[in-house]
Amino acid sequence: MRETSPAAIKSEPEEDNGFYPSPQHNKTSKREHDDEDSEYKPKKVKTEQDKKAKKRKYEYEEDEEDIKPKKKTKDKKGTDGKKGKKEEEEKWKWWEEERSTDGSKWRFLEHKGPVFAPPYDPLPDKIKFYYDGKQMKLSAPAEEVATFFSKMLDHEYTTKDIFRKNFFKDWRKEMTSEEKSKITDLNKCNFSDMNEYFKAQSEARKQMSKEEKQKIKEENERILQEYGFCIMDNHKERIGNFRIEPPGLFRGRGDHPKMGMLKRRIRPEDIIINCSKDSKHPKPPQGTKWKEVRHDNKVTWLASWTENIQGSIKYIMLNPSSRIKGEKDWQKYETARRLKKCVDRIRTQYREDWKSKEMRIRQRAVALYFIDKLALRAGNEKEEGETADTVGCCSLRVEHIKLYPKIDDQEYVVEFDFLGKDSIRYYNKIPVEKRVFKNLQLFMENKQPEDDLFDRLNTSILNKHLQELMDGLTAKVFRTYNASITLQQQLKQLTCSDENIPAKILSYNRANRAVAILCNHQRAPPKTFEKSMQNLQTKIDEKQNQLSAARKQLKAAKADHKASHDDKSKKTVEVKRKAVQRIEEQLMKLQVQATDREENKQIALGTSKLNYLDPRISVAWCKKWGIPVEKIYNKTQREKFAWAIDMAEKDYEF
DNA sequence: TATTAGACTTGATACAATCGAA
DNA sequence: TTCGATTGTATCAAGTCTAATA
Repeated sequence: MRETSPAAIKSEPEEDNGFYPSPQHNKTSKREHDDEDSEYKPKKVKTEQDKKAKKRKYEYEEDEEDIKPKKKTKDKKGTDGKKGKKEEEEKWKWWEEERSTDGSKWRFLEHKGPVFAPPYDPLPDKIKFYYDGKQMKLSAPAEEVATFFSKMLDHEYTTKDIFRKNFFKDWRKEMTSEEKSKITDLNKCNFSDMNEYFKAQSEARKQMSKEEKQKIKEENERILQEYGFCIMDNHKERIGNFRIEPPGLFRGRGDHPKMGMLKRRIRPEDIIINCSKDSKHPKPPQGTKWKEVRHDNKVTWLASWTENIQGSIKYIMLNPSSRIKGEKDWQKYETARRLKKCVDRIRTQYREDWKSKEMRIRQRAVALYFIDKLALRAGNEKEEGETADTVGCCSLRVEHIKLYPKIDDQEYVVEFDFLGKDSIRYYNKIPVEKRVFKNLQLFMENKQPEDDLFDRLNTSILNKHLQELMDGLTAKVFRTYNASITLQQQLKQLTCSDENIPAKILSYNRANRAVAILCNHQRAPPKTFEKSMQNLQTKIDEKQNQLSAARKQLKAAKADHKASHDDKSKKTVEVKRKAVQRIEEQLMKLQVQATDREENKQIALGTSKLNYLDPRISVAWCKKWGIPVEKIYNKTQREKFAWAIDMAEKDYEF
């Protein structure tokens, strides 16, 4: 788990350096391309790309190849590269087909059900548990839960009061009455023998021979082949999470009141299976039954169960490369593109609404301004005491913002400081328009710090309003829209045509980073960060020394040539000059790398790349500059974005 | 209309696999 | 070939939003 660092991530006002989508910056969007046709219609696709696609419409016929898993591509150094490539080419292009119009998600669904966690394997007798200094043999159920705790001994979790309290309470439920009467104080429990045993086990796993490792790998592959795929409407599709979550201790993030509780083992009796009636139903393990087998094609999941910590439902669903996920993803970006067309209107409107006579409308308008300008999340209400205390826009409280009429040469500054999703801190100090500022003062009047800032607003009211402004518009569309438009703008701004590929990729990363900062996607600085920076610096220093040495040599060679004027010395000068040039380039590359890494210290690029950036923007950029798409997307990402890679041309505009 | 269950996306992180320098 | 660093993948928690229910 990560601690929310006190270090301000977004403390500098100059972070508002132009790429924040403020209303002013986007005044131009109206006159940009008019692509009425490229709009995504939920029922029928009609993008330009698609029209093209339609022309070469691919008539799909069921064929063995198609329901074969993409197995060969999994093999690392292609035992059969050619075949892998061939299969790649033959991959089903679902985006060239019509979508269903009746709200059903599939017509046929067949799968083998989930893979269960292995049963508990009791500890060898020589591994002891001690209570109050005395050795004690635990019953199997109590021992299993004890192992969960013992495995986490090195983790900060086990030092936290709530974690320990919750764990102990749930552990006691698993004990026999005899154990229960004996074990009454967690502080008297000694799990260290168990802890060392598990450490040794994991060490041994690392030390396994190649053959043993290979064997495990093959077994995993076999399970993947058997359970990792389903057949949905004639196509073999990869399942995302076909393994049931094993039992363990709940690791809530932030100050979670339920951390340490026992996540119980899921049995077949807990599982609801979803598949089509006319499919081969998955068989429950010997001697067990499913909770239910249903045939609901209005949903996408293959299996579900209710988890015991929050009582929420968990699902087994398909991989992001699947048709069902891809269509939805595509649709998401098309909705964001529709927002692009009317965002000016919406902005004008909410600015008008800041002046409304009605408090609820003013609150709605200010909240929407934050969602738009700062890419805040909607902020649903949460049940108190059930989860960590985190907020989003609509659930902001008075204590989360501070108002400064004037600070550091800026007027009307709002300082945000709150914990958002996953208890990640959002800190930002930003000047706003006078009207927003005055409204905020008004909203805060006569309120306690723990009162809601927007007391007349919630996500449902906000989204209802947004729905009226544009079909399909919700708060999160703004995040998608602003992320994607920022990427597009930044790429335009940062890419220099005369730069080489690494420099262009740095530009791409910087554009990506601008989005990650906007969306506040943080990461804990890698444990090895300082060290790896140091290593890099050492390399840079060395390179610099090399460079000055090379320059000296060049100078000497020049002097030599000046004196002798012969061919040999001329050649030497050339050689030395080239050497200097090469070293300069290497140095620059290292420096670029250092910059990139430093800038990325606490920024995570992955989330925005995967969830917020219209992949067609990136693909178009690659095509425009002749950059292999592999430099931007790894294999998994290419599978997820296959639709975009196939359809986006270099002139694609978000 | 308000509440809650349900379905699905988004998110950080732990761990495994791979890479590249020594 | 080994080992530490880097990258990729799996995991599962925590959001958003919709639809069902009271």
